[in-house]
Amino acid sequence: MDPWIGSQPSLSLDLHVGLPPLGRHHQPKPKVLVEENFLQLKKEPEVTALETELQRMSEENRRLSEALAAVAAKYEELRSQYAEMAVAAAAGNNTTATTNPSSASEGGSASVSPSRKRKTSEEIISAHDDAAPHHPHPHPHHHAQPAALDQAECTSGEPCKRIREECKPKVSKLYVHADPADLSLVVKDGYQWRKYGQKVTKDNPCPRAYFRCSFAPACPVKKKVQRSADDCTILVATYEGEHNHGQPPPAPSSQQHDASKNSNAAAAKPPSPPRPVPAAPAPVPLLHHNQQQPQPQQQGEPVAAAAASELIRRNLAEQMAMTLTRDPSFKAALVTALSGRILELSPTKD
DNA sequence: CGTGTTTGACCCGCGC
DNA sequence: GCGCGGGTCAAACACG
Repeated sequence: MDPWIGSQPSLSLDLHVGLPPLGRHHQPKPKVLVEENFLQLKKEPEVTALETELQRMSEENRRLSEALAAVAAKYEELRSQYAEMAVAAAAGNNTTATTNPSSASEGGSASVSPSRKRKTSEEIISAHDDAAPHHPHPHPHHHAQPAALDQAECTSGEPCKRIREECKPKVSKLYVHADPADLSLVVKDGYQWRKYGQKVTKDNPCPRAYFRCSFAPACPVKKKVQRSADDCTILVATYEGEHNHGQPPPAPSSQQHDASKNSNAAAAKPPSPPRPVPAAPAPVPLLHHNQQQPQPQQQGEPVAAAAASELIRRNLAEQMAMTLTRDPSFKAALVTALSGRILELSPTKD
């Protein structure tokens, strides 16, 4: 901070932003408070101008405070809304589970039938016969799932292929530097993943691991992790879809340790039932190459999907604002900026 | 015993 | 139609 600032009498007008003076008490000069009688005694034009400026800044300060309060309130409101949405989504999925248990674990993300594996042709036929009357809408409350749409469209005779292309989930890639000695395919991104498969692909000798988000039961997000064919120290994580929940709170280090000890490809287990609201900023991907494809997210409810996306963005922004307002150093910086602005605009500056 | 990982088998889309 | 290859399933297994 500019030492000159602290020595300026004009700055003695406390802005009352809730921060102790930053080392101003060390100043040898005594504080000169601007008082009413002082202003009355020296009603010079510059004093008047200063007074006006002070009032303006005070007003601005008040507005900023109000804005911050509004942001905080909005954040809380959205947080509760988000919690409700998560609960509703979980409830919707649970009701599905009662009618079609095996599809619950799928999260609606994949299958045409509850049990794809070892499905006989008879089962296929019966499944098709049963499909319409039994589960006309596998996920009534949830954002429409691509697979559900596929199924619906396929049974109605539409070309599944095109729909599937249109309903492709958002895909993004994350490159993470990893220890080559560490054979695990763990990418710590703040979410909890459950590995459901591993495969050696043709173009890469390193196996590819398949993960599903295990934080929320109905979360459609999938992740593929594979070492780069060129550089084995680089882990390439490919994310498909969008989380329908907030980021889980960062797990305690002991948990992380246990999990990684438990399995080389395991993500941390949730210490408690999942909370839908992010309690703290989660780790942010290092290199995130978003290749979001221009696709209507879910054709059933495009508006709702867009709104959800917008909600996520707003939530993020407000979370940032909240974090900033809670940060004393940010307040200090704000005070500094405001003070500097006052002095800049002050005509008495000499 | 519950939960998560491993891994071989299966499904299915795509190119020929 | 056939084969290939990526993606997924689910039984077996491991671990706390």
